[in-house]
Amino acid sequence: MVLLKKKKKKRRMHTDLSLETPDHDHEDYKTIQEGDDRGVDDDQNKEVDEEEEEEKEKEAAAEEGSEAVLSLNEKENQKEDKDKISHEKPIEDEFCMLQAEIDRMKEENRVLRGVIDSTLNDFYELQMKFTEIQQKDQPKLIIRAIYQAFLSLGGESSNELFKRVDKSREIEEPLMAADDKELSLSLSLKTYADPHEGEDASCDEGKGTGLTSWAPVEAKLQGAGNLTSVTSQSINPATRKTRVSVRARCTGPTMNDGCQWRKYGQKVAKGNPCPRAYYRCTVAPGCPVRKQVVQRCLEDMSILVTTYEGTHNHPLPVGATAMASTATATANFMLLNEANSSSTINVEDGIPNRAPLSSFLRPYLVKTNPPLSAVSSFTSSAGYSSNPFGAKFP
DNA sequence: CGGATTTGACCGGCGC
DNA sequence: GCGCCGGTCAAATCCG
Repeated sequence: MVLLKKKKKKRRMHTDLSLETPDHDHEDYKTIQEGDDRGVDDDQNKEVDEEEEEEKEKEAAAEEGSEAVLSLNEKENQKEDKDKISHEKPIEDEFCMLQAEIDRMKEENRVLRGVIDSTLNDFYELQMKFTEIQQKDQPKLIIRAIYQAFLSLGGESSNELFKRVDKSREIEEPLMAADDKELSLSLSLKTYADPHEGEDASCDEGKGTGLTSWAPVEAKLQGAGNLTSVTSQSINPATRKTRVSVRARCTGPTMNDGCQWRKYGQKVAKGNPCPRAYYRCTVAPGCPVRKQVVQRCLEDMSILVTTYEGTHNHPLPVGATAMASTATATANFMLLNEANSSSTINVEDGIPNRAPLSSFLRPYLVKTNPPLSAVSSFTSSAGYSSNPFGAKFP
């Protein structure tokens, strides 16, 4: 019995160390185990329970005789050795488990990379298919692209948009009545005016291109602090290039539209002390798109007028903002209407048929906050002809 | 060192 | 034909 008690004490000492609690005698330990520290560690509690059971067993065995006590002592010794091994083993096991986990993760990573690669391939294939479909069904998709782009900029609900489009259509109806067949742009340019665009015309279109003079409708809006202009022009159907002018408030020298541009020239235009910068699209080699940035308008030094020319021969980068998409879509829209002036645009989901581009955009042009404030479109006679629907919408 | 930017020169269109 | 002007080119320069 004395031997047993000694052993008990020893084992409890071990448990105490593992608990990192100060040494205490048997009685103290017992009170702690039964009291406050009951939930400290399940394993330790189990161990204590086992000990209690063993104690009972041992007491019962002690009654049977000293031989039994001796054999029990042997068992105890064996068990102690096992315990020592079991305390070292978890570290090794844990290490092995971690290594296995790392291996498993590596494998998983490899599989995921494969999935990403195949997904990217699928994406590019779909993008190409989308382009093909888009070329077949251009009007619908352009309207949708513009609509989506402006939704993202204006944050207006689709229902509101459709209502606004309907309203603007009502306003424009009398104007359109003159030539109902002639779709949108040539009419809209007469409808929506921007007095500043005439000045921009000296920048944007050069002399003698015959920009229409603008009604003061938008001037009021500008007076209210909103920059708006929707302009378009159609001259000489033989050779055309699309020009989309975007007027925006921007604090920097240029606005980031998501595309890569390389500056290839700068000129001081007559009548505007602010220099005009010329940029080429460098996203894809041989991309015909150029943009001119009139760095500041005289009226408002924070205004940046960017004129996009031509259409991209490559998909727009993923990072391309709605600005670039909209500009391209507008350019495509212009070209399409030039090519097919009596075409009817049927757009699903409530967007009315034959909605002029300007009327379509107008709600947003009035409403939108910077950076995008205006989109102007031109189709004018010029040197190169570009694939009108070459641009892809993201 | 390579790519981007700057800047003066050059070219073509247009008006006088 | 000349001059003006917008647009482009290309060598020089800058910059990361």
